[in-house]
Amino acid sequence: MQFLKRTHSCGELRPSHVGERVVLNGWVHALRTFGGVTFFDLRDRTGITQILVNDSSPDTVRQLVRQLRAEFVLAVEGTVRLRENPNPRRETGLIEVLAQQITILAESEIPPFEILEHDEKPLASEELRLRYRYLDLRRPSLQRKFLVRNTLYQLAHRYFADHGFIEVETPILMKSTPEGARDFLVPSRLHKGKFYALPQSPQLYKQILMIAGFDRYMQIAKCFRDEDLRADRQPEFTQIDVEMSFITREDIFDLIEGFTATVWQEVLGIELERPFPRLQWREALERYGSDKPDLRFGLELCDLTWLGTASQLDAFRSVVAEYPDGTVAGLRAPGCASYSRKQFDELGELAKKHGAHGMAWIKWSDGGAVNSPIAKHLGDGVLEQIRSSTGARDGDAVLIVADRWERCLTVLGALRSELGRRLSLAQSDTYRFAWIVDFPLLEWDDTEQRYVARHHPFTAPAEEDIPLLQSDPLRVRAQAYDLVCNGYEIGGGSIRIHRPDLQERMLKLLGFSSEEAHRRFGFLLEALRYGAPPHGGIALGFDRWIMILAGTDNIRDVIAFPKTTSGLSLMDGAPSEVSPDQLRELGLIINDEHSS
RNA sequence: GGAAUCGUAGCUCAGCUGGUUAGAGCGCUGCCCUGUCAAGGCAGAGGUCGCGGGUUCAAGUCCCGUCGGUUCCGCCA
Repeated sequence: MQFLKRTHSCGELRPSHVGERVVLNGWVHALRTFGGVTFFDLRDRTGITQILVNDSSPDTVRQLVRQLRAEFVLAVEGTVRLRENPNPRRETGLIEVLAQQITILAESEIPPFEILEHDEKPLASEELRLRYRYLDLRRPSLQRKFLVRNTLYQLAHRYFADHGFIEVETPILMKSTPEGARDFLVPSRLHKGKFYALPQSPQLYKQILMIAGFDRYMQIAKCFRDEDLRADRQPEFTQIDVEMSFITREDIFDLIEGFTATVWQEVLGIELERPFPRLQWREALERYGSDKPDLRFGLELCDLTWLGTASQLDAFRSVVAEYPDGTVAGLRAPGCASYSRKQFDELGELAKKHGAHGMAWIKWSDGGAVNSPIAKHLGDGVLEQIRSSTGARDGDAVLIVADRWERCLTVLGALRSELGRRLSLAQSDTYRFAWIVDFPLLEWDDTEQRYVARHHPFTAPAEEDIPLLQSDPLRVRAQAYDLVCNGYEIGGGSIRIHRPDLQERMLKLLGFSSEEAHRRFGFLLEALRYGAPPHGGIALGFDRWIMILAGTDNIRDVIAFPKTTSGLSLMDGAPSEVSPDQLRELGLIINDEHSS
């Protein structure tokens, strides 16, 4: 198709272009007609320029402009001039283009929802916007997020290349090694009854690349996990995958802090303080009730386990008496003495949702009077002690939870996050990073009746804790670390096991028989026997980085074609049924009891 | 696997303890209008109240089921 090609984009014309003859290509954004004069806005990804049609425009143009509708694609030729009434809200607001010629390159049906310049009205439902994703993606606010995404791609390639990293692609079709998340499976046509798996992460391949001597590997890798979705979780997602040889944890921290600082400087113009603070996992839980704490506000938890003996309240006494790790802890809720019974009930419901049996509360009104459903079981002295321990003042409330150690703290952590939201304690343009270190290597799985790796089975135990692998496995710390920012886990990694004997021992501890371990991870165990360098790495959650950098709490805003929370792609209809022929070729039969 | 919540015009929503012909703003269509930029004025069109079943003299409204959106718990090495 022959058409008038643009000389400029829709975002670049300024008063310095006045008098120039220009051609713009773009979409009709909005039309305003006044009989004799018509304005319309032409939009492309760089911006919006106002086009003017008046009585000095040719008759053909004045006829044609009557047919224009929203989202038509045009070529407009005209002369740049200063506006009589500038629009300070727009970068091109000082100028307009007086149309001399307009060509309709494509018409558009009336769109099912408006494409808004500043999201100035309530957006159409996300369901509708996902169905017409190509229209939603025309919104400038969404396009900006993808520009941030593009910047992060470029910075990642450049930074890691500058630091001697080699990019290697690892397979998308790999062997299924489920240990943790469910695999997405792909049936093999050439080997009926056998399946490839999509990678949950390139973990094993990048370790093998270290054994192969690549030394420093990096990949912007697509990963897949067949688990339920969340506001910040999609079944396919992207991570910056990094692995290094002959290094310690400190080398990785230094490298990643440097990368983070570069990104924050380039994208947001913010200088980050380094080094990032470090929090032991245990400390993070005890102070913030979370292994990914939002450090933009304080509101630290307070241990009140002494209430297990000092109070008459059975809920406290029994937890401490029954469990060796029974814990009572409290959280000051500043200014919440004004909360009603109903508001405390809501917080109590939240606590229950996170597995607590209940939540107690005490409030001190401005005169200092105590109000609490449990006051009569505590006595004045105990109340005063709670108040001084938690630092509650007149006008504050204190929330108290009693349970086993981790449960107690994570419930209070959820309450802390909720208070942070309700009281607007976290500033949106502030970024607080930390490394969470010294995770436990293992945890006990009650349903499977065995130890499972908290990180993954290839994570090295802390050297000094190796003797505990026999005697007290749950106390073994892992050489694992997470990078957290503003309540999100945005990276995680570890120093890996590079000795085959230790790796075999680890798998045995996790309950794998020798045969089972070799059937599943044999290729890694074998490779480890041929000279594996000490190595470790990290994976950065690319999509979550964009969320934080672009200021959204919805991961679908930063993925071009995302799935709904039930895993559907509303635009193209995936997943879909396939033809009987396709199934036959693969040797698959659908069991109708489980379909539909 | 579980919980909460939503589904009414093209869009965003209102619609009370079940009761006449289901409303508003925006958008859309037509007309008017020479400086708007969320333009303005006048007129008009537009509804299987997600779908299926039930209760009732009567259901957008109550009940059951189902599909879909969102959020959360479990899950996410």
